[in-house]
Amino acid sequence: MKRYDFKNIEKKWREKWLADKTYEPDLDRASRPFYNLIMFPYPSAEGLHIGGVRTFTGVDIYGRCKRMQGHDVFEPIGLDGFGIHSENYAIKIGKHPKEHAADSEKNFYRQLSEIGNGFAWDKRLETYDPEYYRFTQWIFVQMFKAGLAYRKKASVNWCPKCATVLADEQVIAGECERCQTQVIKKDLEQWFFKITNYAERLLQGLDHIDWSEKVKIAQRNWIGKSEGAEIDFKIKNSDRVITIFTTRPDTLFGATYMVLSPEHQLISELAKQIQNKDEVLRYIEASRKKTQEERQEAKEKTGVELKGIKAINPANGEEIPIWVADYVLSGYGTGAIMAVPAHDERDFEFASKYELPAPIVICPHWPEKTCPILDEAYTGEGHLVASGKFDGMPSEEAKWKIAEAVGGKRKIQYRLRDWLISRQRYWGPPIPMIWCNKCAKWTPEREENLPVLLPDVKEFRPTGTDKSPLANFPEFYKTTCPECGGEARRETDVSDTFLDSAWYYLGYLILGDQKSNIKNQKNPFDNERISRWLPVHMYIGGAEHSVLHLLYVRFLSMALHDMEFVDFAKASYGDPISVFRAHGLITKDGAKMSKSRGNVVNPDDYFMAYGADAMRMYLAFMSPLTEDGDFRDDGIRGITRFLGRVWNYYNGARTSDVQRTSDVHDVSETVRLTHKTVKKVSEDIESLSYNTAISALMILLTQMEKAQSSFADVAFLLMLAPFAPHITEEIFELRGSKESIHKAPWPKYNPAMIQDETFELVIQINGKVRDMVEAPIDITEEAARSLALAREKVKTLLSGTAPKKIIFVPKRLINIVV
RNA sequence: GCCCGGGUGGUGAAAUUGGUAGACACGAGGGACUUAAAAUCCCUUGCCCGUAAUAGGGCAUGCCGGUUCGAGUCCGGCCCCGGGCACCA
Repeated sequence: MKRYDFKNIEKKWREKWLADKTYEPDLDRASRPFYNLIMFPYPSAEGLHIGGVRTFTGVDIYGRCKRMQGHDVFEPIGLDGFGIHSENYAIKIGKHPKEHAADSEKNFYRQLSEIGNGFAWDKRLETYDPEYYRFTQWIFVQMFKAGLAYRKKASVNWCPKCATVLADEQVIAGECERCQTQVIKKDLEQWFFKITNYAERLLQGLDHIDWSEKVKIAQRNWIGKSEGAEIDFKIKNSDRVITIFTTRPDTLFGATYMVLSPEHQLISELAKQIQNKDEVLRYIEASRKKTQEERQEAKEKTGVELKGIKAINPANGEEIPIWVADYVLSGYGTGAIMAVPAHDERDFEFASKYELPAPIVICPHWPEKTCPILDEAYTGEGHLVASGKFDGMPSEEAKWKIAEAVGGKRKIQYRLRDWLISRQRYWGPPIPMIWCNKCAKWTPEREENLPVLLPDVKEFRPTGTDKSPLANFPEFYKTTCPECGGEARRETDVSDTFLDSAWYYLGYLILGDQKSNIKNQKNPFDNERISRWLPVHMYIGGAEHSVLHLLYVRFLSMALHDMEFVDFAKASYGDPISVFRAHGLITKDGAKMSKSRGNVVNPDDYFMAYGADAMRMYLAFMSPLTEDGDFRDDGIRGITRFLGRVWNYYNGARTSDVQRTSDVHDVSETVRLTHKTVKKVSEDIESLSYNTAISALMILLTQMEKAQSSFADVAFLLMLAPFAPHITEEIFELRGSKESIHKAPWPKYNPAMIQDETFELVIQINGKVRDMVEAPIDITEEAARSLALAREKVKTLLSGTAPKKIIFVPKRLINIVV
């Protein structure tokens, strides 16, 4: 018996699938479309990460099963190779990003083909392809026209190492998402996308999509909705007011001072009246220089009182001081707060330090007891005290009553901020906007002129200034105004890489399509096709993108929807992805993979040594796809042994039945087990529990080796096909099939066949297992009782004691309580 | 600090959602085949007591309590590990 030659056989089938276009559905005619989407990788020269391989093959197992179940599965692949991550990598290895893209593209597509996925290769795309970013730019233009792209000067996140601004979502614990450098704040004029317009839709939509709960929670927290009121505080001897946002208007009587954020414009407006102006300006300057980390490290709050001006508490008419302090953020609410030390932890800390009064206005046990002396803020609910006519009112009720009484407006506030789109980098799509001095405004490049090509330049490295490297190339930025024809200047920043990936699932459907031509029509999206395939049926990817890609992709889809370019998702409020599952992460021998540990798994070595089928199965067998897994070289052996047994079984060398002649199993038992296995494997694949599906297949194979059954032979092979597509295809062909196994119908089970006739009745005494006996599946309680009590062992143990109680659980156990 | 996950043999992990804890594998030990090795196959394998015995018994799912005839699963308190958010008023 020749051993299974995976190298040649796997290669043979991959070539045949490609030639036969086995995995290329007809996008315009598919009758049961199933969009099986994988987060496309960004290519580094290191190649695919083993975690990526696990995800890709895991998604493919699901897709192959769906295909066999009769769906037209569309499983496209591409490369997210534009953007700062790829550019940084290119710089690191001393290559031009374009050159690096070409190299890594080749390497990635090789690896991606070797894993044996049923990719729709004809539809592959790369975000740095001008044909692709033509649309990225076109989308920017539409966003601008719809008022969703705008420029503003703001205090923004700046990464000194990457020399570019970053979106809030790309700042992780005060550090740059890409290079872990401390991010600082800079005041710059930048392009933003108005994602805040969609805060409520993004929040509501979460209730209508089937996504991993942890991603939904992360998005809810990020959007950060809170309900409260905006209340004006008058400034004494001034016609100006300070507007604050609070979620606790019920504590208004306890507001003993106010705080403005250092960036608050009122400070300069009131400058004349501030007696300690120099001190205030010094404080503002100092806090601006702090990095995020310094702001956090300096746990102790600081601030300076604006001497010479006072605000009036609208509830009780008292004059209260105004402070400036950097614990109040300019980007949230109105950038100003009323401070209620007794009922807010931060205000309490600040007030304690600067000896400001902290009167209690919410009492937790009114009226039974007096209010406690506080050694920390009380932030819970209670009844009002020291609040004039509101005394005794429950705080929840007083919220809106007090807000109303002082003319406050109900207000819903979101933590979410607008998406900063500009990047001062080279390797990205130039933002297609033109500034004309004469017209004194920004105008988008004409759509028929898109793409604005990224010029091929040698000096692509970040400049370290506020400008992109493209600002050094007059031949790039010098242009004419699309409106007046006069001299004008192009925007030299490029757009955020997350804009590239926010629409790629649409790209797979429209790119290279005759009808999708932005030169000739208003709407390049072929809605017939798009509506056929969207929303995406299954999307699997990393939870690390919860508030990055996964938020942006929803936002952009909603925006395109509202602009009436796409109409696929009326039912889902514009949400583009019906089902999302977050996969787990892979460790090696119990530790996180890292170069310094030297435990990085290079997929190429393993695919070479064991073949794609074995690797796919091992990665699937490790743990459920949605959970973390631990990669161990030892573990692969079990799978290669299993595949060897499969090969031998179908080639007439039933490995172990000779030795197991003592076991006499009849065919019907094998058939029954097969029906059960079909049910289990089908369900397990649906829930991405591939590990238990494979375990069931192993058990079935062992049974098949003991007793033959042609029914089991076929069903087993079909069920194994999604996991091990090559070997099953080869066996299928050897058995005389002309069609691909991957288009064969998924086996069905007969519910009548999975019903057992008997079961092991567990006999417990006081909850402890004491005996077991085979019993008919439908045994009555009466019968089970007498059966159990008649057992010798039970009699001995009871030794005449009468049972107090007997609990019978059908198909499971009987528990005798004494 | 807050919000999510998670903690089960030497290892990766199962457990029909309150009903036989450890399926399926890996590793280890023993055996068969072989001149030998590899490969393959068979047996054993949670811990402890105990037996001539694969008789019997006890303890075990991070820790401490509770509910229940019965708890890995539910409740309360605590300890670790991983991830996310972090002065959001």
